[in-house]
Amino acid sequence: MRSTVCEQIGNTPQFPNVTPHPHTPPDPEGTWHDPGDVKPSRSLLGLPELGWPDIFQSCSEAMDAEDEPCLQKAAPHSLSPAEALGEVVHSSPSSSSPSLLDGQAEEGSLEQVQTMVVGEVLKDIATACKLLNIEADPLDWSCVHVQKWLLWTEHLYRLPQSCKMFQELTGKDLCSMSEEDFRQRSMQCGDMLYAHLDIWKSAAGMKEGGEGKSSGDNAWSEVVSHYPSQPIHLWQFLRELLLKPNNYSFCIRWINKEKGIFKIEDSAHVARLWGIRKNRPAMNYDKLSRSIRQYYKKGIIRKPEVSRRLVYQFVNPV
DNA sequence: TAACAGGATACTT
DNA sequence: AAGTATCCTGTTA
Repeated sequence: MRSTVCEQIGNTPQFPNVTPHPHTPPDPEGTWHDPGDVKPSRSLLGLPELGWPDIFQSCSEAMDAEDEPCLQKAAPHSLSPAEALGEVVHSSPSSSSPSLLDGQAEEGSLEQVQTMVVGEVLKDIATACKLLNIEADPLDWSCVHVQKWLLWTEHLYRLPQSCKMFQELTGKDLCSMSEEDFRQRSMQCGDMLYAHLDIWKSAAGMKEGGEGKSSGDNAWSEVVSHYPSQPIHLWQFLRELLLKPNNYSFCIRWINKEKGIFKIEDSAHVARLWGIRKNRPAMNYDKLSRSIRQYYKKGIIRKPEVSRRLVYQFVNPV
C-alpha cells in the first residue's frame, strides 16, 4: 500500500521539529477529509501541529509583511477586527460616533480608519478564500470547508486544535450556533472562533445589505473577483504566486519577468501551497515538479537555456 | 542529498 | 480525454 500522509509530510526536510506519527492510519485517497486525524499532537512550543506543519503561520507572516496586516495584528485578546467591521456593518451612523464634541474632522478620520480596516479585513478574507479554495460566505461551506476554515483560523491565532469538536458541521450549522454553543464545543477558544466567524458573516452580509457603502462595495467586488477559480492549473497557480511578490517572493520569484524566467526559492513551501489549493495534503515538490515537467511537451513551461536548479521559464511570458 | 528526467498508472473532472 | 497525482527507476549537480 501507499505511505501515509504523515510519513510524506514528515519527509519534507524543512520542519525538523515535526515528528511523523507512526500510528496514523493510512489515507489511501490522500484527501483532506479529516484533518483531525492527521496530527493530533502539539509541539514543545505549545503551537498546534496539524496536517500542514507550519504553512499557515508562515503564510500569514508573509501576508503580514506587506499589504495584509490586519488579521495578524489582531491578537486573540486585543481589539479584534470584528469590532471594527461590526461598527461599520451593524451600527447606525448616529450611534457609531462616540464623541459629539469633536467636529467633523475627527469623525471623518475615524470613518477613514474604519473603512481602511474593513478593506484590510476583506482582503484577508479574499486571500484566505483563495488559499483554501472556499467561498467567502460561511453559509456556502460544506463540512470540509468548515474544517479548512477552522484549521486556518486556529493556525492564524495560534489556537489549540479543536476541529474534531466541529466535525460533521456545515457552514449553515456553524452560522446558526450561538457563542454558547461554540464554548460548549471548545472551552478554550470557542469564543475566539465565534468572534472570527462573525467577521466572515459580517463581510458576507455586506454583499446583501447596502450597509457597506462606497468603500465596502469596492472591497467586496475585489473579494468576489478572486474566487471563481474552480479548476486551476498548476501553471496558473504559479503565475498567481509570482504576481504577488509581496506575499510569496520568499518562496517563488521572477528571475527575469520579461522572459518569464522564475525561480522556486522554497520548493517545499510552494508544494504545500499547491497542496492546499488542490486539497492534496500529500503534495510535495517531487510530485509538483513532475507536473511541471509535463508542461515541457505541451510548451507551457520549459527549462531555460542555461539550466539551473529550481529555475523554470514560461514559454509564453505575459 | 536534492533536483531532474520521464515512463507507468491511478484518479478526478 | 485532459490534467494532474502518485509512484518509480535512473541520472545529474
